[in-house]
Amino acid sequence: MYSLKRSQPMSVSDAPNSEQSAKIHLPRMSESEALKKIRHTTSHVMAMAVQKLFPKAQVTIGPWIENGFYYDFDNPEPFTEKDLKAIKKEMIKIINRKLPVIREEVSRAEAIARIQAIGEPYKLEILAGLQEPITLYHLGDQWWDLCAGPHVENTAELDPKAIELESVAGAYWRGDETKAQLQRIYGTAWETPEQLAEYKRRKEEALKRDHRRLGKELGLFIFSDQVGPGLPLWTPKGTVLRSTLEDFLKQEQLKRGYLPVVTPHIARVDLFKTSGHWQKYQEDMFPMMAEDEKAKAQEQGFVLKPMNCPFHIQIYKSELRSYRELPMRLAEFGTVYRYEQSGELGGLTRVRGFTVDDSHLFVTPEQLDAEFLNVVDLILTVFKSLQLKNFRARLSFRDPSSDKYIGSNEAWEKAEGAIRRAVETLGMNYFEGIGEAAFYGPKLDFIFQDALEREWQLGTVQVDYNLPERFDLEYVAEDGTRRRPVMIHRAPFGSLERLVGILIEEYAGDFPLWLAPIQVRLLPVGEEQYPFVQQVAAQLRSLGLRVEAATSGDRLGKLIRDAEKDKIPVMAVVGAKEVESNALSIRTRASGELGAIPVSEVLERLQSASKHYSNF
RNA sequence: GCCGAUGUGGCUCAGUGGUAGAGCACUCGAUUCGUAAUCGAGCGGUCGCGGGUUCAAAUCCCGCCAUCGGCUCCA
Repeated sequence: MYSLKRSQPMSVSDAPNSEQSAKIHLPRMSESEALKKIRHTTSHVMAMAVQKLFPKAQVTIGPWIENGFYYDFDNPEPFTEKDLKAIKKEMIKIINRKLPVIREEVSRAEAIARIQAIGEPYKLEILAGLQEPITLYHLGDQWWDLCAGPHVENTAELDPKAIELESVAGAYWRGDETKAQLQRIYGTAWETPEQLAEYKRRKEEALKRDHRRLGKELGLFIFSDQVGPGLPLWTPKGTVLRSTLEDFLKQEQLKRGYLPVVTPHIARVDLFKTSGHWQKYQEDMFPMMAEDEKAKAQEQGFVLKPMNCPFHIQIYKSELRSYRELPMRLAEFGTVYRYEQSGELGGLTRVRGFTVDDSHLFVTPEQLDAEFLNVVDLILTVFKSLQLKNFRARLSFRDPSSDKYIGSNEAWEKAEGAIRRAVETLGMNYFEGIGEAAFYGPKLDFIFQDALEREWQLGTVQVDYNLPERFDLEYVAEDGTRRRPVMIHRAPFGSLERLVGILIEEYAGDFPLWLAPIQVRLLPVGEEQYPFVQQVAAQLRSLGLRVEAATSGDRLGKLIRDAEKDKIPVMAVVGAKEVESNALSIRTRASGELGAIPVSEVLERLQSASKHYSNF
């Protein structure tokens, strides 16, 4: 902020409000045609520079993205960070040559001939997927690529000071891990150097919100190499946060007729053979534990559960069920284990052991639509209480060309139809994700972004006709016949771990009072106030509030600084005056100093804020 | 799993072939203090792990592990 203001001399048109003048509008791709042109052309300039410095490099694709652009190359050697510097230098040279960007329309045959002349096989593949007219974009007479455009008219329109090459990464050709691995260079480009500076500033801000960093700073969870990758350990503070979330949802579920259950973490392989996990989900599961070689050979071992559904199904199946019992909503905070590939793990958003706020609803076909809507209502209520607003709803359907699913077409169509009806009844905005379904059924997923704008699925509702079939589930209908229930799998949080990760970033560590691991810290001015502070702390604690007394002997300034850094929502300063008047001088993180307030009033306000998910 | 980068006290980081450092945290002592850091002393590291090169390795080489940015895959 500071450096930005300094680099931006005040002008007459600047708002007098300093905060206003420090803010620079960063255009989004959707609103700026100019950015698209800049990024397209910049990526071409980069590709030209790369091919100049690395003559063996082949060009593949290079689109603009939300914050910049990338280009994928096939090069015998991976690029290093040092290479990026050289490439940037070469790009500046190209830009300074003021090359005109020329659009040319060619026939398919002509395009093939030109590509063959320069020996770029990837371009031939790209060309095969293009519709006529085929357009080429030239940088002067130096370099060209297949491209739909648009572009700026001359490289001189690019500002080298508004361009940055950011990172290199491996990427598969056509996004297919069985195909060649290419070298991707990510870059960013803006209209002005000020926009680039603002982009960098926001990236740094985002880094400060990163839940991995805040989780460490606030002491919420840890990872231990000795325990293993992707297996978080929850500290006392983090556990308070987690259980507060659990309690909140349990309350909500109790109101809605959910029935709590508890099931084990492991089960026989056979259970997962019946469910289909062993056939369709095995590579996501930890290897089977077998008692001996014979058991191993016969696949008679136990496995850690990757999902809770087969267990809940067993409880449903344990008795003959009547239609009068349905919908039956079995709920459990069930911890599951999935063998995620090592490179995919990260913080709390992608782990190998996590707790799903899981429930399986067994319903009659007639009840399905209404019950589905009830679930969506619960999920939206939960998000609202957590103040989570920025999410997208995705209809996650199967990819009909894939064989990774179980069940009949008919079952799938019925399930997908039910989900579609629900979102249309609710008038929700949504998009479709083909190939995003679970192996047993389609889903309605709620997708959130983390601080670094990566997308994560949290809440989910799934309609399932397949597992009831595979486990031969039944209920006795009104007419005495045996019928098959439909299952709804649902998890509003998705997983406690991922939810906490997203919440930390959403709040930047500043949890609302009801979620804060420590809600109040009492700050005595001197040692004379220790007895009073201890007594008030005990009083608050007895009311279920989470409170700490800062009796380290440090001076008030230091205590306040520490409390601010720990992001404690309510600080209560106690000196001689407060002891005398039985009051607390309240300072909140949100609003600063509020002055002296009688202890009894503070108690009331804390309890009320806690109960109503609001601030002090 | 794949490509690249990184790994030094609890935390943040300096140290690039020759005796392991700083700040914060922690412990002790002094200070008794009113809204974002009181002063001083002390404790603390087989430099991720294993192997190699060298008279000598945190530093160079090889392998492994973990983390980070991507890719692929997902709650």
